[in-house]
Amino acid sequence: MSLACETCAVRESAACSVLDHDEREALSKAGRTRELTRGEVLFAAGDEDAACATLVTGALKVCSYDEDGNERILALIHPSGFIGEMFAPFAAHDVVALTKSTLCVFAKADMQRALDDHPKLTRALLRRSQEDLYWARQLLALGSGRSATEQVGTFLLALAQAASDSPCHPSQRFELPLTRGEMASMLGLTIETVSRAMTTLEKQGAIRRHGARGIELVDPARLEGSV
Amino acid sequence: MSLACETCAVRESAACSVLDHDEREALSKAGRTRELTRGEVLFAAGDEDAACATLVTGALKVCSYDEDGNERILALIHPSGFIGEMFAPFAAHDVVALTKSTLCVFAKADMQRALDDHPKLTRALLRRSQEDLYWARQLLALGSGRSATEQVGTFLLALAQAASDSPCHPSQRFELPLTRGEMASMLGLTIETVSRAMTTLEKQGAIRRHGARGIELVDPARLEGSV
DNA sequence: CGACGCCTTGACTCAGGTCAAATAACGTGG
DNA sequence: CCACGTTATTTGACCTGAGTCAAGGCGTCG
Repeated sequence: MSLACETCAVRESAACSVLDHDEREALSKAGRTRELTRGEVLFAAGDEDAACATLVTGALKVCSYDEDGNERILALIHPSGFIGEMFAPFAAHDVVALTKSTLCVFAKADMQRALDDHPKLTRALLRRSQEDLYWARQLLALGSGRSATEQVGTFLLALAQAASDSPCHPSQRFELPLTRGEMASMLGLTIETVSRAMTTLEKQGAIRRHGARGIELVDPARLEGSV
Repeated sequence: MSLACETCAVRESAACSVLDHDEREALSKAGRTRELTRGEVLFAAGDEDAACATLVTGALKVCSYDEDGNERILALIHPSGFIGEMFAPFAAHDVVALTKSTLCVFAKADMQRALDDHPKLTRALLRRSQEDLYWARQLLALGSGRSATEQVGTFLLALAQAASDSPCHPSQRFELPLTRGEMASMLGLTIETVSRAMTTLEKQGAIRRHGARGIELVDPARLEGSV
């Protein structure tokens, strides 16, 4: 199936947005769309010749598992994000859908060719990769020094940011794309600790909860520096 | 000062190794070498127009600080590693020398131009960036589930790997490039905990210590799965 | 020799993990 | 729409691993 770039939700923001119309048209012939439902695995760690993909709608998680099978989430992918190591012989981590998602998938070899043909594209991916690196390091820094409640607070703020379409304002009310367990495994905490942290934040008046997933930011400033 | 690419220690492995002789010669005109001693700051977080650099000899750390001024090390840079966000308006983190180091430094604008001129170079940096991302995520995964002793053990193994010149065998005996405090801040632990973990590992017969920094791997297998 | 910085060790504390149970949200089929 | 089973979330009680505080050892450099 060919791709409908014209109606693509991330036409303006994905890596391929740096291509002009004809180039993009050519690239789209090599790709195909794919839909995933929550929990479906896009790539599994160790896959040889895993493909590459741009996320169009939905959300993905990148995760690894320790020897007891406990999941650790290493990154979230939001729309217009790119996944796939073009240079490694096999995938390093699992990539799994958090919600119903739409992707634009390319075989590794086709992507390699596209990189050769379009330096602009390579450059765009380099930029994206450096941003991913930045976020991975932010997540690393988040773990340090702070109490569990602070970590959860900061993380909620980051999710609010991501949930918002406007670039720098967090959305004031949003639905968590993650279960408690997933939040816990991003922060290296337990489900219970995350749950308690949310209760604490609500008692402090920093947030209000609406059902299990709905979050309203009441006092965002307090999220950064609490307890 | 111009660069002596001919005698460069990382001539074969750094990003610029993908350039042919003339291209490299041209690039070297834009760069200059710089020497750092332990503790010297290469870039500080927030620097506008921070440059880019390839590490030739020595070792660097990438770090951030929490509001109490505690350092958190986010990454180590080894020879032939590349540092510098070409696309961000300012540096995200501090980069500091761990040991006497030699670098090959380029102004951001010159590097941008080089990327435009040499798609090969962009590609090489993309590859490197993806590797950095992989290592950042490995460090993230290391924190999860494991006891302090396991973390230190795994980390020592990684350092042994890095200290070795051969690609896949850890060096059997090496000197730690990091103080206890720096190890602690990479793992999100305290100095005391790291020290106790090393004592435990030695008691278990996994390692032997030679002075404060010398490490001999006695039973590497035990480092991965201990206590 | 003395001072300073780094490392180790011990005693004590506490944040967060573990175990267990109650409650709330959700989906499914009748 | 409701009853029910399933899964996610919250809460409580208790325990432990790692942090904190404090002291002492070891090297190194001036």
